[in-house]
Amino acid sequence: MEDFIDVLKRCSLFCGMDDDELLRTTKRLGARVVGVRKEQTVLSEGETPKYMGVVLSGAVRIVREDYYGNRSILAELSPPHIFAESFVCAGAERLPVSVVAEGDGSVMLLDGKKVLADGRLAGNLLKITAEKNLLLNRKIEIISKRTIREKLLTYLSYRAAEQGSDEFTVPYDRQSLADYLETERSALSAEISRLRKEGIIECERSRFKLIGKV
Amino acid sequence: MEDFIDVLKRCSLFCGMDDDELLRTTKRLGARVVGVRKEQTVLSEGETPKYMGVVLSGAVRIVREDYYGNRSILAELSPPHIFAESFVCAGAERLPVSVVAEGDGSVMLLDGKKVLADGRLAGNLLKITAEKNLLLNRKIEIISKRTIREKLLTYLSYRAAEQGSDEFTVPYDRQSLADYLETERSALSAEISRLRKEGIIECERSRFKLIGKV
DNA sequence: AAATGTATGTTGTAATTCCAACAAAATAAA
DNA sequence: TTTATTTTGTTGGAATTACAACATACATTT
Repeated sequence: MEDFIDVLKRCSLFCGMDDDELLRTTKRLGARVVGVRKEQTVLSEGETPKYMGVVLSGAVRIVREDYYGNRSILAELSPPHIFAESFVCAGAERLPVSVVAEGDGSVMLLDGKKVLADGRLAGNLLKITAEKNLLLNRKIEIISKRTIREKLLTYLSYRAAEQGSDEFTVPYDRQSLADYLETERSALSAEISRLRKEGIIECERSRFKLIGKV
Repeated sequence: MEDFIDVLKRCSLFCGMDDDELLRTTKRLGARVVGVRKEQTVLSEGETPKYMGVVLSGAVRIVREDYYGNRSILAELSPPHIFAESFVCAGAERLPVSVVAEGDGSVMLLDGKKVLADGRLAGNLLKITAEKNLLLNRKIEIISKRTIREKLLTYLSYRAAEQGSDEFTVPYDRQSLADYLETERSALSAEISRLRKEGIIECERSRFKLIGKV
C-alpha cells in the first residue's frame, strides 16, 4: 500500500486525508492491492457488484461485449481513477460491464459496503459518481453523432481540450478507438486517411493534431 | 408544495422524511414549484448548473441538439424523478443538455448549493447519481448496437422487463423514439413494419408486444 | 537478418441508414 | 362533417458503414 500512497492521495475518494489517515483507512477497510497482467479481467460482467476499485498503475478499460462479439469500450481509466463505484452505490444486482487491465499494472479493491459505511468516503463518492456521469454524457454525445467522421472529430476535440493543445495523444490503438467510437476499425482507418488528405488532421499512430482553419 | 407532498415522499432525495420534515426542508431550501407548459424549456444547455429539479407532474425530457438540428433525447423522466443533479454535484461549468417539458406539468427547483449543504440530502444524492449512471450505461448499451433493429429490440426488452410484461408502452411517439435511439424516424418506422411482418413484434402506436418464440 | 506476429491502411461489395418526398391514418380544430 | 394539422408508414436513391480480404508497415523474437 505504501508504494502507492502518492497515487491514493490524488484519488478523490480519499480527498482531504493525510498519509497517516489514508493508511489507517485503507487498512481498516481491508483494502487489497492486486497486480494485474495485460488483458486480465479484474471484474466480470454479470457478477454481483461487491467491490469498487482504484487504478494504481497501468490502466483499466470498462468494456462490454455483445453476442456477436462486438466489443464496446466505455472508458479507459488511468491512475488514480475509481471504477465500479456506481454499481455498488446504486445497489445494482449485476455488473453490466467488465473491467479489464489494459497493460500490466495494479489496482486496489475495496469492499463496497465498508466504503459506504464510512461517512467521509461516502461523501467523496458523490462527486465521483456525478463526474462519472459527465463522462458518460460525453460518450453519448460522441457516439450519437451519425457519421464516423463526426464521432471522431468530436472525440478528438475533447482530447485536445483535455490536453490543452491541438497536438495530443489518444489512449487507444485503432481497434480500441473503433471500439470506443462504436464503429468498424477499417472504416475508421479509411476515415482517418480521408481527414488527413483533406488537411483536417495530422496523425501518426495514436498521436493526432487538429489543423485549425487560420 | 402541499399539493405534491405525495410525490415528494416517493422521491429518493427526501427518502426517510415524514410530511412535516419534508415541508420544513423544502421551505428552508427555498424550493420553488414552477408550472411548465408543453415544450417549455426548464433549463437550457450552456447555463450554469445552479439548480436541480424534481418532476412533480407531467414529464420532462433531457435533450441535446447539434448544429445540424439532430435532436438527441437522453431520457424521459416522470414524477418523482430528479434532474440536473449530476451537473450540480460534479460542479460542471455548463449544462451539457437542456431540460424540456414533455407536456403541461410542474417541477420543483432547488438551489444546488443548499441541497449539497444538507448532509441528509447529500447522502441521498449518492444513490440517485449512481442510479442515473446505470440509466446512462443502459442508454449507451442500446445505442451502441449497430443496426436500428438491434437498438429497438434492446430498448423494447428493457421496457418489457421494467413493466414486467411482454406487452407494454413506450413514453415516446415515433419521432421521439427515433431521437432516443439516435436514428431516423422514417428508417425506424420501416424497421418496425418489417419486425411486424416477420411476427417478431406487435405494435400499435406506442403500445408494443414482444412475441416470444414458443 | 529472417521469421513471425501485430497493427494499420486500402479496396470493393453488400448491407444499412439517411434523406426527401409523398401517402395514409389519426387527431384536432373549425 | 369538413378542414387543417399531426403522426405514422412507404418508397427510391444517395450516402455511409460493415465486412472480408488483402497489402503494407512496424515490432519482436530467434
